[in-house]
Amino acid sequence: MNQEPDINHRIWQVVALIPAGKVATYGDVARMAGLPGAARRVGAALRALPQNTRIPWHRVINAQGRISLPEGSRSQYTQRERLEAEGIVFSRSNRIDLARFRTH
DNA sequence: AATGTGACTACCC
DNA sequence: AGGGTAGCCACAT
Repeated sequence: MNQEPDINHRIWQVVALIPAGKVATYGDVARMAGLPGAARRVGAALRALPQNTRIPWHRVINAQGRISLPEGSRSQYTQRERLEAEGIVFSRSNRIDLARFRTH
């Protein structure tokens, strides 16, 4: 087989499949993209997205149900706002109940 | 080829 | 529950 086209594109394509009001973990996305174990690579792919992208990058969170962006950063605030706008609830400790909101 | 890096994870206290 | 740590993968230098 040839080399994979562009891994970023494959990852973005998977992220685009996450429905509004649901979330997926980095590990979930990696597995769905055919890259099991490459959760960190998913973060790199999202980081490479342009600001004006339509890809719903905000629906990707870590395995602890938390936002992985730096605390207090603008992007972290944006991600939380978008998730809450879709009906996702954050616990008192800033965590999302994966059993309830994770795509399955 | 070797080393460093990170929007990550699973484990183990 | 929360913090530390060793793997992890693909890339960049």
